[in-house]
This record gives sequence, structure tokens and C-alpha cells, in this order.
Amino acid sequence: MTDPRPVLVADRPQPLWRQAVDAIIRDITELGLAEGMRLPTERDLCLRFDISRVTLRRALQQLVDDGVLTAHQGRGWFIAPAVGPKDWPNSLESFTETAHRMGLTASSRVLGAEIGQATLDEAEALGVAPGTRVFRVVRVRMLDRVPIAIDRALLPVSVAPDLLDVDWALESLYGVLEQRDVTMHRADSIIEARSASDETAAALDIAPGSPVLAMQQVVTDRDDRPVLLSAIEYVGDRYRLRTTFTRA
Amino acid sequence: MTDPRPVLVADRPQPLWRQAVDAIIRDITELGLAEGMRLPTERDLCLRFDISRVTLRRALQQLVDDGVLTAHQGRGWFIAPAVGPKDWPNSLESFTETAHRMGLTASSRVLGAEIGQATLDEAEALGVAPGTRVFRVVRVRMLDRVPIAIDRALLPVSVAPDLLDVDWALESLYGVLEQRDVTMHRADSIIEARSASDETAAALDIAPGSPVLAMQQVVTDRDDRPVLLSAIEYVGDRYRLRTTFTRA
DNA sequence: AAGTGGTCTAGACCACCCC
DNA sequence: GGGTGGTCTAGACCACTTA
Repeated sequence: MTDPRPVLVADRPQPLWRQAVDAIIRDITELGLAEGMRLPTERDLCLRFDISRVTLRRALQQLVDDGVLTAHQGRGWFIAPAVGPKDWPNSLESFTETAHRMGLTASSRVLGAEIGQATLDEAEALGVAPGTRVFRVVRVRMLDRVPIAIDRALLPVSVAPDLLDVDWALESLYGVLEQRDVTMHRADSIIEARSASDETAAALDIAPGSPVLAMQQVVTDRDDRPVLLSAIEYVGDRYRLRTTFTRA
Repeated sequence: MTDPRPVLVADRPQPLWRQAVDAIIRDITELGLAEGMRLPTERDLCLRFDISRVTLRRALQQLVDDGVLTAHQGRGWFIAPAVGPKDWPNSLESFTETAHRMGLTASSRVLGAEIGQATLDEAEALGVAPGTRVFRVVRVRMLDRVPIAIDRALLPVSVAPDLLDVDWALESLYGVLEQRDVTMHRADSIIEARSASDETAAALDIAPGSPVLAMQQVVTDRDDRPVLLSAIEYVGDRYRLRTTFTRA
């Protein structure tokens, strides 16, 4: 027989504890282990991965931080209740993603898509020079054909080219941008209640003056560079926004 | 001379690594170390706390998770850029605190304060039995005498006693609760735009049907136990809500 | 009593940064 | 080259759960 080879490779493209994290996640996803199920004991996992207990526990700790596992002293390690994006403190979701999560179909009616010049306010929010060429798209967002919101988005053409060619009635802005390697990491948002303007009311098929939930967002990438301005007005009784506030 | 005593006690009310975390935080705050300053080397800190390097690193890792420190390989440990409350993703602020931050004075007109029984919905949200004795207070919240919102708060009397004796026209609910050692850590919030009911409109001195921003919150303590239900309706054009969404 | 996770150690080697 | 953090180990003891 040959020597028993370590399950995890010895030379390190990745630290052993990182490999253990990946291996455990793979086990959970591939074996389809459900929430609440028990893992093998730490000592067994050490044998299986051929690593020390300290190293294994570093991996387990990481998985706790990631919300994958929980430990119960004297009992064992258990798979944590699955937290979907909805349980995440404040996940930035596109309209399309939210629709999917709720089992609905998102679509749009395009009211306008053009390339123009950034106004003073827009330029300031985006951190570019006034007059910079920007792409604008105005859409009525619908869930299963029901108009839910009117969405005015704006971004510098330098962020992503060729946006005029996209079929905005079907495509998701977030999806399109991510295809073009634009990362959207944070959205600073201002929210208020307003009366629908005549124009907005007509687009959304509601009475003028009806309450709408207006949200203005500056979306930035991982380096805090603004990539997108978004102004959405949701029909008051057709949308709810969820968020979480925490206190130090 | 006596024996040199360990800096950290040997018998453990707290794990050694936890004590090290506290000691380092104390150093930073008491010595007023500024962002970007370097800490002693790991080996020095081990000597000082009389703990092993593994244990020290457990503490340092915790401080990284808490956003207090950052490590640079080959260079040392550094104090992370201070994140003020304003940089905090979503700080939970009371109406009074927000007013202070903006340099305004918060006051209230009390529409009702009583002890009653929790309804089925309230009991479910609070995680108590229906009929549990709860304290309710309804207030019109004002900034510099201008009515801004109507606030309906509810909490089990078991959380804090004697709430009927408080002068709610002047006191802050958060302030009163914190005096009674109730910690408010998280507020899961649902936000929507609504038309003001006749009752709400009268209380807020606006036209019936005007848009209001309605926010319902379940406020929980550090152990995720619900301590407070809050339903606030803000006058549409007198309030804006700020929040931040992030993406994985 | 046996098994589980929780904590802790002393020592080693490596990768990276700076002089 | 010398100092720093990054990783890893084998072994020990404790606290908690379960039977």
C-alpha cells in the first residue's frame, strides 16, 4: 500500500484552515445537509483533514463568523439556520433580485434611455465634472405586470459602455453592470414619503397626490467610488422596505 | 521582592483572550491612541499579558472582527480608522438623539399612556403570551414645536416598571429605558408610504390623506429578545430617513 | 462516566517588510 | 539580516451535556 496521503495538500496555495473551511462548506452544500444537523466531532474532523485541532477550530470559527455553523458546548457543531439575503442586516438587492426572492417576475416599461450630460447636482453626487457624459434610463418597474415603481437611474458612460444597446424592458440594471465587472457594494439611501406628481401618477396608474415612497441612492463600489445614482418612487401601498438599525 | 504576578488573573471569570481584548481596548481608549498608530509586537504583548502567542492572536483576531485593529504582515498591528457613529452602517437613534444631532429640541405631546394587555399580534412580535401586561404610550413628536411624527410605542411592563410615572412630554423613551438597564441593540424596521388617516392628520396638523412615512420597528436587545414595538408615522415633507444597504 | 466543545501552551517554520 | 505577522502542531486541562 502507498502512504496515506493528507486530505489537504501540504504546500499551500491556501492556508490549511482556509481549505478546511472550503471542504466543510462543500460537504454541507453537496451532501445537502439541512439546518440543525450535527457535524462530526472536532477530533474526527482533525483526523479526516489531517490537521491539528487548533487549525480546525480556526476554520470552524470562521464558519461561525460567516453564520454557517453554531457550536453547543458538550453537544457538538451544528449547521446554523440558513439565513437568506432577507435576514442579512441590510442587503443591497436589485428590484429584479427582490422579485425573484418573492417568487415574482420583474419586468419594465422603458420611458426613456439616453446619453446626456451630468447636471451640477448629479456631477457632485457622482464625483465627476459637470457635463460629463452620463447614461440615463427611466423605467416603470412591474411585478407580474403590476406597476410598482418608477426608477430613474444615471451613471457615467465611463463606468459601463454600450448601455444604449441593452433591452431595458427585460434586463436588470444590476445584472448588466455586473456583467461589465462593475461592483455595487454600498448604497447610501435617503427615504421619504411624497405625493405622486401628475407625471409619476400617470406612469404608475395611480391617482395624482397618492403617497409614494421615494428613495434616492448613491451606489458605490468597494473603493467607495460612486458608480450609480438611483431615484425610485414606489407606489405607497404596493411596496414595503425593510432595513435594520443597530446601536453601539 | 514578591514574585512577579501575571498581569491577567489565572482563575477565569473571563477567558484570557477576552481579558486581553479588554486590556488592549482600555489601552487604546485611555492612552488616547490615534488611528494608524502601531501597537507593540505580538511577542511583547505576550510577555506583558503573560499569555501564549496563540491566545494573544485570538484576542487580536477578535479586535479585527470588531473593526478596532488591522494587521500588516511584516510591519505590525495598527489601530484601524475610527468609525464614528455616522460611518456606522445604520445607527439606531432615538428621535431625541436625532434632534440633538441636528441642533434642534425634541418635545412631545402625550396623547395617551396606559397599561393594558397585549393583543395577539403584539404578543407574537414581542415573544410573550397574549394578554401579557404591556405599557403603551402615544406621542406627537415635535422639533422646535413643529409636529413631525406620531409615535406609538409598546413594551411589556416586565421589561421596565414604573413607566406610568414618567413625564413623557419631556423624557426620551430610549433615555428612560437605558436608565433602567434596558439595552436596545437592533431595530428590524418595515417602512412604507401611506395616506394620513383622519386621526393621524388631526394630531399632526396636516390635511387628511397627506403622505406619511410609516415605520414599524421591533427593537431587540443584544440577546435578540424583543423589548419594544414602535410604530411611527412621519409627516412626508418634514422628515427624511437615511440608511445604507450593502452587498456581499 | 464518557464524550463534546472551550481554552491554553511552547515551540516551530514561513512570508513579507524594511534597513 | 533582522524583525514582523501568518500559519501550524501535539498535547493538556476544563466545563458542559448526555446517559
